[in-house]
Amino acid sequence: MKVSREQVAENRARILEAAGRLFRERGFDGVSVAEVMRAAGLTHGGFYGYFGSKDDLIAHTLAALMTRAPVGDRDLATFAAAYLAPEHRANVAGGCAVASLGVEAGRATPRAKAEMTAGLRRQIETLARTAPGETAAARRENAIGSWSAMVGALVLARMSDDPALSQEVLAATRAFIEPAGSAPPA
Amino acid sequence: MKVSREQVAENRARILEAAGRLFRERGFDGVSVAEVMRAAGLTHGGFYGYFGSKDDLIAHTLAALMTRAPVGDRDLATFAAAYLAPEHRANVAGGCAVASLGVEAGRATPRAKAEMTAGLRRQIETLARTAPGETAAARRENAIGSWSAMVGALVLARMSDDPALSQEVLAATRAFIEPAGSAPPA
DNA sequence: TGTACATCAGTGAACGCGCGTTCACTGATGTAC
DNA sequence: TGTACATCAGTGAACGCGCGTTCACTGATGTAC
Repeated sequence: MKVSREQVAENRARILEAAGRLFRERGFDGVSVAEVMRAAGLTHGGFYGYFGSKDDLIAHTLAALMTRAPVGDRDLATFAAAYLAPEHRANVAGGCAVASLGVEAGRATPRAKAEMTAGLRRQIETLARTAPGETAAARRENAIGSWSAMVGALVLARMSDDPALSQEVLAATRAFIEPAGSAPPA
Repeated sequence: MKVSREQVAENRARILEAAGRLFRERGFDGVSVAEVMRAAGLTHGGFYGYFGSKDDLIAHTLAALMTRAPVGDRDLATFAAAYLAPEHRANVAGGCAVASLGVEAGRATPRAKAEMTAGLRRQIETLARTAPGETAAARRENAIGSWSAMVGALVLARMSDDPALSQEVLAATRAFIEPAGSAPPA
């Protein structure tokens, strides 16, 4: 049964949206093509009309996830507070793709790595705009260091089975980021 | 063909060693039981004489990887310099288990998460001993923030397909960690 | 110390299963007149 | 605008494959005498 052009566009968007959530939650290897299609309301056979392979879907999903403006116009401290909040830790399926898929993407196809690299570059540039620092170089350095700490803290917090320790990692990292480079009130 | 008791002990150690390297390199899902056994110089059928299941092997491997003293007696800055060195970035199979398996372990069995949590606790305590800070609480906070930044930076650096950007992430994160909490020369 | 035999670590074929992928078919869509 | 038909998105059975796991068998080890 053929389907309208609008329906095709909507189905493609639904497949990418389902893949984005499922992959972040369980990893590329933990989700089958059939599961993604089921979550999108379709059957697995139709998949190859949309994407050439599972690897192709992975690359397109990462591109979509990494393009969504991650920071917006908030400043670095505000962004860090939201990033290191318990709500983000709990929201794996809707949260940061770097923290949930970065390691696996590093082992995946060159296309997957390229999408992550492009996203990393954009993220650094965005954070550098509002990072503390006298010079552009200092702001960029603070942006990179802060971003590393945020990603690492989220990985550690999600890895821990002790809620208190998990919470401490988020809070301590948030405090660790804040004073760095912020000039003391003169 | 039966084998001597010493040979059994050595084989078990070889299995764990091979699993530690292969898992860090390709993840739990990227390595089969048969591959681990082959790397240990055995055939796959003998595996279940040593471990109850693949999940059991994963838990024992993580316990072994996380127990090896990761910091030793060096101070935090020296440790961070070694952790954020290009050699460590390149040495996935022999490098930090948190950076290569932390995310996947977070999705794995409760036992796997428990091993990672215990390792995280030890790592924080060890780093806190040599972290800068006036009070024990400040030292612990710096230890956690620094450790988050190290793990995150290694994930980002390995994820990037651009060697220059990858190098910049390591260097900037190292610089980001150093001044934090270190009192300016009065 | 030497011998006879029970033990059991290791082998490799086999299992059931879920995976990514293919394909013949179906029937609604959208175009040509 | 209405009709006839070519297109093609979606379906579901089927494929080959590699996986984790099981098991009957083998033969060196280590124990009992």
